[in-house]
Amino acid sequence: MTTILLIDDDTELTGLLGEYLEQEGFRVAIAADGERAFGRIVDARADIVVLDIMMPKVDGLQVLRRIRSESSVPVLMLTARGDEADRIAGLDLGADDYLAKPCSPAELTARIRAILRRTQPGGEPTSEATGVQREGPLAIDRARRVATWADTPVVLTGVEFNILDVLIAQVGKPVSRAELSQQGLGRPLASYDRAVDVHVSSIRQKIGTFDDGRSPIQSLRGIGYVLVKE
Amino acid sequence: MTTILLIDDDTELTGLLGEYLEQEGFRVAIAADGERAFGRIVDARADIVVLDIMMPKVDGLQVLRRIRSESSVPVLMLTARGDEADRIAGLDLGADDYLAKPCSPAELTARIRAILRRTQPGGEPTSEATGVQREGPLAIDRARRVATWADTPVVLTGVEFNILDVLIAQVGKPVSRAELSQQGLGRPLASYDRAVDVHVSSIRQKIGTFDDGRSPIQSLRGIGYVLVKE
DNA sequence: CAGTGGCGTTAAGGTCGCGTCAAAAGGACG
DNA sequence: CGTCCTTTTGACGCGACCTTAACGCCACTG
Repeated sequence: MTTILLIDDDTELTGLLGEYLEQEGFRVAIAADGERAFGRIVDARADIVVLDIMMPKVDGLQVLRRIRSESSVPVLMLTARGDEADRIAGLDLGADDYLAKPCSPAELTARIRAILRRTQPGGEPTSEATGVQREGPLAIDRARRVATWADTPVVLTGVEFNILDVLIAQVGKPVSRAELSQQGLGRPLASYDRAVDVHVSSIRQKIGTFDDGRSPIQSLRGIGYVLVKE
Repeated sequence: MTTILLIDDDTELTGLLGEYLEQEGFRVAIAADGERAFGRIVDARADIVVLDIMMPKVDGLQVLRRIRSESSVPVLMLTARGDEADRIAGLDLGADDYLAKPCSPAELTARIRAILRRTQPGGEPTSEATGVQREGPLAIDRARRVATWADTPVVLTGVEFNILDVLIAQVGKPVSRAELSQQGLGRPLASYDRAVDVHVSSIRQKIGTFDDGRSPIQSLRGIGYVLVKE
């Protein structure tokens, strides 16, 4: 049985999340502060840690640093809206993925499963799995926040990189505007909100196109966007 | 096989670190206090020593002094964050590098490998290799706390040197203001705190620029700063 | 085939991160 | 107590970035 350790001082949230995760078939342990967390990792034999970076009293990054200095357990960070500095700092410290708060429980479980798929079978060093991802001519380096097209660097803004990151993390799968807005801009999608479209547009212009002139980012009417391989 | 000697009285930490380092392909020996350390250096034939300066019962600097009086084995110190006095004292006593605690195992191994690269091939006396790092026209000497640009000396203040040191230790990787403040100024970053910016600004003015006029220290909006190679 | 609504794209406006200068606040030393 | 050096704080301005608005196109619908 897979065990998840939730570290967050919002006990209401962890309670509900924990319930949901248990319904999904996980075993759940909870730590309400950083201090208690370290013991729990060991004695709960956690297979994965979900860590809230924004805690009022303790610095989540410090907790992460200490976890990493003592264990190689996979870590999924919950970060505040668009807090880029925290994200890269976290990934740099060896976190495996991040998710912008607030997020749906369904999405959280999806990410958890994705990390477990990556980390459990191969036993590959976790930092390897997160750092760079290449899909055809397109590649991103999450630690450096740099994208390249056919090995030439592409200069993206913060939001643009976030959106491309979400798309590339789910190659071939359609991603809704709502999720792109939440993960990329850090806020839920409002009605008549065209911000995502505009950002996708500028990403398209900055990265290249395939030989036939098509963009790797395709739009699905009424659905969202997909990153296609070729 | 390369052997690492860990000197630290936190046995839990050394145990986990040791495990990690063994996975990384090193042979690991552990000494829980200063006394036991000296014997171990000899009989474990340590190729490098990782020494915690901040030990509750013994003075790490004393241990370092005694190590240096008997051996020229490379030493990597673990120091408290921002503890400039200890760093300088340690480097003066002949330590090869330092790392602020707490640190990730990944970073520790990276530093260890860096030191081994410097010290092993040439067989040069360690004092020669001590704490100097060169990146393009820029070089720093951690023992003397001096920086040079194109081999001409650059006069930096204490904080300025710390910041440049942190940046140069992670060339090509973005470093957040929060980390620069913590490592360079010894305090967490407060809101509306512009100190880091000002220091970076004066570092930029003191060191030179590349041929195209760009500074080796580039800022990433919303992220932090990077030291680029060219 | 006209209508509607989703989407691409450009341009304009406002916000805010950051560079930099200047003055204030510490601190070491005589 | 005064001087010099380092560090921090305040302030100003620029420019990058995000958003909003507007226009036009195209797919789907009745």
